[in-house]
Amino acid sequence: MANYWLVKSEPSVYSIDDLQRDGRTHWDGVRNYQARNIMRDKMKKGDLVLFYHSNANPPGVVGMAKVVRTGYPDHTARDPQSNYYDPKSTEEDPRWYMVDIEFVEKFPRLVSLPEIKDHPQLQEMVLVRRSRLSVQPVRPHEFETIVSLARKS
DNA sequence: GCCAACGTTGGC
DNA sequence: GCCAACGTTGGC
Repeated sequence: MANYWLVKSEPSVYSIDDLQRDGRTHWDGVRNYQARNIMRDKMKKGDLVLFYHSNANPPGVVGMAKVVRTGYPDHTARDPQSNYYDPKSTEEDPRWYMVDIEFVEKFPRLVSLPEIKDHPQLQEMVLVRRSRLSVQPVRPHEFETIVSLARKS
């Protein structure tokens, strides 16, 4: 049974169009323990991921991706040149993890945060309840609701 | 650019 | 282990 997730990215840093162009990417740079635990322990190959644009106008869900590699050490934590460098990360104890995701689709329509907040079926979403987590679980009915909103013209 | 929410750090 | 200070996220 596949799980569902939502990942956030600022489109000025890495957008759904970047993912479409690249086809596949490492989801690096996550420096929050709860998000790390999800990537290290919970995300499985084939899990579907909603791709969310934060700090955007308007913010919202813009597409879908798929997990193609389970958690492994985030090498950017050990690269002093990287913005995501963390001197406390070592080879024995990498501290930070990432997964690889693959582009699935860009939705024909953005499902905006206000729309999500107004939708009766989506009130319990982590996105609504606790806005700051950048990798978060999504319930199956929430996933389906958002995808159907995204395909509705 | 402001600022609320909330996560992390570090002194004690 | 508490908690104040500080840093970051992300909506607006």
